[in-house]
Amino acid sequence: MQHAKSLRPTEPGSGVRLSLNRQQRVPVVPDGMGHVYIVETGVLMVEVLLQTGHRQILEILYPGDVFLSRDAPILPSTTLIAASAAAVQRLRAELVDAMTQADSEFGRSIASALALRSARRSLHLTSVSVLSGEERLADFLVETALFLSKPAGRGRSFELNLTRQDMADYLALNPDTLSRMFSRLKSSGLVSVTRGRAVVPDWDALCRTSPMAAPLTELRQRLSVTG
Amino acid sequence: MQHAKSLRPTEPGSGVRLSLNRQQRVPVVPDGMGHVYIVETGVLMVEVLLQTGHRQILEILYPGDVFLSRDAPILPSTTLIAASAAAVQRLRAELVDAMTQADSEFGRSIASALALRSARRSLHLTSVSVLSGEERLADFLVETALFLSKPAGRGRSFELNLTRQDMADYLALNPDTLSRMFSRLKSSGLVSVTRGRAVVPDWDALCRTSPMAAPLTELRQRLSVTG
DNA sequence: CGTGTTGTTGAACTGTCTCAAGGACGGTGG
DNA sequence: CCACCGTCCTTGAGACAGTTCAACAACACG
Repeated sequence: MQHAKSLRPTEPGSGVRLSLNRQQRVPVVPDGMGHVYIVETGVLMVEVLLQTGHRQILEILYPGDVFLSRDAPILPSTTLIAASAAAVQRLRAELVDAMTQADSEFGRSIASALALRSARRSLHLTSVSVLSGEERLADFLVETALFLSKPAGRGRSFELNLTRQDMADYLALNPDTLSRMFSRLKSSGLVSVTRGRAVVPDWDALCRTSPMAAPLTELRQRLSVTG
Repeated sequence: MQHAKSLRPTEPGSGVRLSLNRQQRVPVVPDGMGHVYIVETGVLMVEVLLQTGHRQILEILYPGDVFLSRDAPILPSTTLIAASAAAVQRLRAELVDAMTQADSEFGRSIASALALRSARRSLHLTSVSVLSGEERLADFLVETALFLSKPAGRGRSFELNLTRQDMADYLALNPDTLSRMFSRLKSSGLVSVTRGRAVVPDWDALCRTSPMAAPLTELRQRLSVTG
């Protein structure tokens, strides 16, 4: 992806490139000024665990996304999990500052990526807070499709990298309920899922059931333009 | 508050100081690189409205908090609302960049405030997603108390600036349910509320009912130390 | 001291969760 | 290639938390 490429540091050896297998976990530990993670390929989840045993997927990161370990909640359990095979650049925050001094364009693209991610987090909170389960699922499908696929005629098709449990923990539902909603969505013909790949025959129809479709689309477009 | 003071720009006239009355609204409109809002006194809410008519309070801002208009969701309806009388410094983002160049300490305190706010947002999402209504309310009370009061003996007392509707829209509950939960909390003796002022006689007891109490406390301490 | 707004409470309803059983799939070893 | 296993997914029936609606109480303001 073009956007990810423009964020790649020019000097080799200035950071670490992490190649992650599916389900591989990277603990996010506070460490001085912290680290900057830049997603190059693949899909990551940001997980927190509560003392109560509850698990929450805070957000999903796509290629081009930038994650700061400093932003992580204080909970000691914040972890990045690769939902698919993924490549991530990890840089020390001081280094990113220095690179920004040298190349203001670089700093601007980092800031832009962070702003868009922040906006996406707000949309997700809103989706989870005020919408019904089915609407949240539709929002999730729209989000995933926007970041992982291109329009193909009237429809779209894309990988569903998350397990039911992951999606449930992201959407604040339980896996059983989520499964039921998937079944309803399938029987209504809006999506079909085979071997982890989702096919949406009529994109506009899906968007009509997703209250966040419009802002998510707008946001996705800004990412491509800005990056 | 000490932290807010250190964020105040040195040159006068370099930004606008907004003095807001209770319930006064400030639309957040995208505008070039955007604006930086620094809360000096009072409590603000960040509101979004959906086409569906739903309303969501995304987060609550306290003195010392920094808000970037760029981070706002793309929804055209993002608004800052003063929950109490408030004073807010508004600066153009370019200006903040320039000030950061001149005074790296200033930039660091902005970045620190943003990181802590981001962590708070994650905690709020988690609270709303996985916890019961009563736990969310306890979390909200702990958050408010931490930011608006100091320990007084074994307890704390602080202003509840938000209306029931505001709290409900923040906690993803409806006002009726929230009122019931307040009643239960009152009859259990954990809090008492008179004329918008909450009194918590036993702070530790409240914290025991709030799953987020520990991370919120940790976060609050970092704000005072860093600022 | 009305009048409008905001908060409280009850009773019925509904969406989501829980628990438990069964089914589909993917890998492994015979 | 098939039988086996574990894991993930699906589905039903019952329970429960939270919502809805409506009536009433408390409060703030002129």
